[in-house]
Amino acid sequence: MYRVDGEVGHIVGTARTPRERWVEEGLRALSEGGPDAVRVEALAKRLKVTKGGFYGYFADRQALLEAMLEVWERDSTDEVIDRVEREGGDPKTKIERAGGLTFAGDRLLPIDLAVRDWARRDEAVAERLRRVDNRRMALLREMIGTFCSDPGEVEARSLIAFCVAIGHRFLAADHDGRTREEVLDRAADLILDRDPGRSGGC
Amino acid sequence: MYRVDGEVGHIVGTARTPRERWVEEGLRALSEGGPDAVRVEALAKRLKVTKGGFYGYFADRQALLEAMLEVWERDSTDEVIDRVEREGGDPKTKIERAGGLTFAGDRLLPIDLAVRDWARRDEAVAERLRRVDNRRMALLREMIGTFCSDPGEVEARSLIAFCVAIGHRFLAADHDGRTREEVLDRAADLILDRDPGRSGGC
DNA sequence: CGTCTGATATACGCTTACGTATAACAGAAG
DNA sequence: CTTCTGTTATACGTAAGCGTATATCAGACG
Repeated sequence: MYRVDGEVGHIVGTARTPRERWVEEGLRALSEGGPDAVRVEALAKRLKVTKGGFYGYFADRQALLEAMLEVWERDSTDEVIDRVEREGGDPKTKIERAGGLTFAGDRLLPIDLAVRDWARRDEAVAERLRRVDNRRMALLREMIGTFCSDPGEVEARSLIAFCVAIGHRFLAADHDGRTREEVLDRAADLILDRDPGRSGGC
Repeated sequence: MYRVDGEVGHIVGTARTPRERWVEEGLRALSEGGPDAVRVEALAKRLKVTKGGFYGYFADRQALLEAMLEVWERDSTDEVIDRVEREGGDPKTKIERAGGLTFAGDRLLPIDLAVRDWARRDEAVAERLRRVDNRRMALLREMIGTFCSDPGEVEARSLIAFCVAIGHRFLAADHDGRTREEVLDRAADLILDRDPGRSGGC
């Protein structure tokens, strides 16, 4: 075998537990318990395997963490954005579609939240998150720009939209008879300047 | 000494490192590295002490974590709310004052963010966070209710305000020439229905 | 200045986790 | 069926970290 950049590659061989399975299980552990929960022996246990094979794919635990981030970054940018562009549609519904693809499934959303917390303590993670968030913000700006002309207001509305999409996952407040869904829907009316069925302004 | 509810109390004695110092140092560790970073021996090291005294105040590590949450809950509700009410002023500036007290200092904000992530994995923490967030939302509702009559819209605007206050700390996006401060300021114009100096709507 | 008491240091056993080294194994190729 | 190669299991040494037991120390008090 050969080593490149802290990673270890296998030339051939029949792997019962290939590299991607370690990465995928690592991402699951990250979702559920944060980066500290990504422990080699724990992953092995969940894969019904010992850690024997692990060090054939990764130089060490750190290398797995980086591979996980790599996969997450790809999955939550290129993949989502490509698909949204491909399917097209109304600008405002495109925002919702992008949000849906990223945050609806049970896979990407918890990873996303875990990465955000992780980024507060690790500059390398923060840089990766910046790349991802900048692409998302670009998408938001583009969409909101179609119905709002003032660039300053476009930026503000984009930030608000993004903050609500992420932030509400970190809030524990109740809404006094209303469901979170209902309130979010009404919030979207305000952010996207939709008519909520009433006369409009306040 | 006596034991009550997993905690240990000291009758008298001269403590070089009293209970509150362990709690305070624990909260700092929580800020910087999440709950997994709150390790008894590490705290002792930072306090220039061994863990010898620790088990005089706490039954175990879990008891410290609970004491930390207790202190955090008190500090970020009663204290902040009391002070805002006491100082009074214009409703909209009261929101900002409350936000300032909670999120401006270097102490409460990082703890708050860490607790939010923690709450995703621990139901007991989530319940505590719910109490705190509900009190903050009540404050927001009250303030926003002074200039907005539709209850549904009040709720939506309150949620947006809260989400932006918290969420933007978890975002890594840049703003293309503008500073985050500037964009947030403009966002506040929209949320609080302020006139940004221009004609208004979009 | 002793003495007494509680706070702290020290030492221990236990568990979990990392990373390495080597042995066992399974599938492909001949 | 044998051999070869790469994958996995097993065993090991090391380092944290928890909680306990016991010794030491320092301040209050007589």
